[in-house]
Amino acid sequence: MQFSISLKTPFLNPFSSTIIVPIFIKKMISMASFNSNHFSSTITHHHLAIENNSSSSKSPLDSCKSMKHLKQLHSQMIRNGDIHDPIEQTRIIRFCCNHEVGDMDYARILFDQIPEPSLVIWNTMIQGYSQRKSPQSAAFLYLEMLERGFGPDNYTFPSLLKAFTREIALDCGKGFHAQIVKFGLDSNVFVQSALICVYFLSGQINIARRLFDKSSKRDVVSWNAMISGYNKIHCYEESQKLFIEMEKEKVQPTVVTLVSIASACAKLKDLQTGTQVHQYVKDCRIEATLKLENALVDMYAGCGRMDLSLELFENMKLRDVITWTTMVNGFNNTGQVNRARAFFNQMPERDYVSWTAMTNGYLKANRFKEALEIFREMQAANIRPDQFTMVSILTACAQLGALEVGEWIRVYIEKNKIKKDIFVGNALIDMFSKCGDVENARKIFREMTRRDKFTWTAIIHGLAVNGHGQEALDLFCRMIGSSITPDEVTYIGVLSACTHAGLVEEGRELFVRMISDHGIEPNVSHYGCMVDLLGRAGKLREAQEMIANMPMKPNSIVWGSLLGACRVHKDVDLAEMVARNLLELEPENGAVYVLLSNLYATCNRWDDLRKIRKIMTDKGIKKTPGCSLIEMNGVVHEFVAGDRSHSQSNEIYSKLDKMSRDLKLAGYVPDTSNVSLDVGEEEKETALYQHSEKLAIAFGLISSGPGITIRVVKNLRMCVDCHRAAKFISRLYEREVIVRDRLRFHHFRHGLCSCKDFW
DNA sequence: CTATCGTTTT
Repeated sequence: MQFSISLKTPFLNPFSSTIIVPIFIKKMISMASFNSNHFSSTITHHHLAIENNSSSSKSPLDSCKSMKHLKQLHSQMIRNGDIHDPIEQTRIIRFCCNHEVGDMDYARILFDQIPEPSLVIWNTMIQGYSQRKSPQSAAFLYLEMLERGFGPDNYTFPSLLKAFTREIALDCGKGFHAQIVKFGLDSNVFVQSALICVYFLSGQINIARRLFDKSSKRDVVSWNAMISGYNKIHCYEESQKLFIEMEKEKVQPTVVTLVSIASACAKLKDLQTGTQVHQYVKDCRIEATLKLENALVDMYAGCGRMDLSLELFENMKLRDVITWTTMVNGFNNTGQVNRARAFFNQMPERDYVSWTAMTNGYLKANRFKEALEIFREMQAANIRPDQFTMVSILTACAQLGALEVGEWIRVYIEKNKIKKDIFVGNALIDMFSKCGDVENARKIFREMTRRDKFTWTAIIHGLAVNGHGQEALDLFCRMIGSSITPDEVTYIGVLSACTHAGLVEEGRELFVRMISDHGIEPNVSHYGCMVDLLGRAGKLREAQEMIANMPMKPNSIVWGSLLGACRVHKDVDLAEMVARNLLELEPENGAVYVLLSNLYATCNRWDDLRKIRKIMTDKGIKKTPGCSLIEMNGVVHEFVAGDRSHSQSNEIYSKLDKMSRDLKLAGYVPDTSNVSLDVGEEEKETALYQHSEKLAIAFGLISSGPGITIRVVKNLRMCVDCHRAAKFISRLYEREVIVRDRLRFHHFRHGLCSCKDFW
């Protein structure tokens, strides 16, 4: 045999490249043939008989709990000669292959000492490798088995196929299928179900479906494999359809069916079917296992019925970490983070899924600092995170602009060999973009081997808001060129690239092509982008027309865009009209009053300004307090205007004083137009220089060495005066200052801003 | 052989 040499080589790091090895296997599978004469069905029966006998007699191995103990028993067997007994051989290998603490390397040593292993032993070895997620080892052993003249049986393939990864399934699925047909094992339902799973894994749903449809003896396991397959690819409606069909064909569901269906109900928020499943259990038509109860708890939680979920939870006799995590998730998804945390704290044990779930709860509640805190606690508890955890933490970093922590996480992923899947890559791009680190966002993007819609959308949007509109559009062209279909979110990034770069004509064209080329009906956000695009470019009339011709009711974001444009282009009359519309929609929206009063101030319409201030006081309308974040040495510091709560407050304020003097000497004149009227000129200045972003920048200046970039995240839009001051700071102190505001980035360098004072 | 919890873009 041509591949005997490699087969003898101790093989196979399961973590080795999943690309090279499967191709190797693929070739071998296509070359492999079963051409031995010394295999016969009598051997199979003989060995099956041995297996049956062995299960009925007692063995000291039955109570064996560790490899150490096993080795003792093994040496005993060698001493008294039992080691030559095929029954004992099978038992000892089975321990190594099937037991939790079993050691496959030891199994392999024993196996290599058996001159004529039985088919049962071959199957056991294959199963052992499969259970330990070493599909390559399992496949190679299968090939070795063929080579040595053994044919597979109904037990061989189910365990072999079970270990497949997506890549292997894609590369070798058909090859193994061919083998199965060749050995005449394709009519076995066990083998068929395993094949169905392989095709689902490799995304070849149609083949799986055909296999299922034309199969003559479908049993409930094939149905279950189909249903769980559709669940895995998130086609829950299809799962439900199959369930209904299954009932029609009078196939009795098993507990596995119900678990899958309950899970589908959770995702579909199908309380009706979910309740039926629960009723089926209550009627004792099926035994309620822990997994089934967990699925039902999740089903109620998914349907938003935490009351019912909790009731079931409390009545459960046994709960595991999944039960608890499901409850934590349930509370998180119904906006009850604190309650989720209380459950989380009560958990008897927490695994990395539980920690990630809690992190996501804080993310959902916009409590990003607490999300980061969870990761620190997780580290302290010595729980190893996985790629899901990394994505959550990176999301928190992105929201907080915490570049240091984000970068630390990137290194952590490398060092700890955490799987860098497409989600992680996308989250890294987003994190770097949202921290204003375009260079690193580009780098991650370049280095990704697979890119999906989210990857492209993330980089396009990241470049757009950081002031690289043209580059974003170039990438959009490349995206189309590589046959990735953009969605409505991608187009938001694309249109905002046009807006931030002032590319009006390109924007108009893309808006049309969105519909004609990709069949995406623009939603209210796209109209918002267009209004923004036209408005910022000073085409206020066209922006108005755009709103008038919208097929849906404009929302506050659309009106807000136009109002913002009125401010930039000082069109008070239009602004008043817009503000009226806006306040009709959201009478309590403080931002509208602020925008309008700023506009009145800019245009010296003091009477109107007083009026609107009075309305605000009378109605008790508060504006959202401005808040700025800055990360220093991995800690996120938060400032609001006039904040004195920071431990280094004194230093910060003396730095501000010095900054104010330096800046004035350099020619900076404060822009007090946006400050309340009722205070004197000097107080106005004080109010200005206590703005949260100035506090954050001052803190950044005193806390970092020369030349270090200062990065600030602000929850609102940057005010005109802070923008002016930041330009001076960047020149005077030779510091790059990057401020992310609500809508875009301002990269201040050498006295200029990337937004070209247009925002 | 088939099954339950956590991940990304406006």
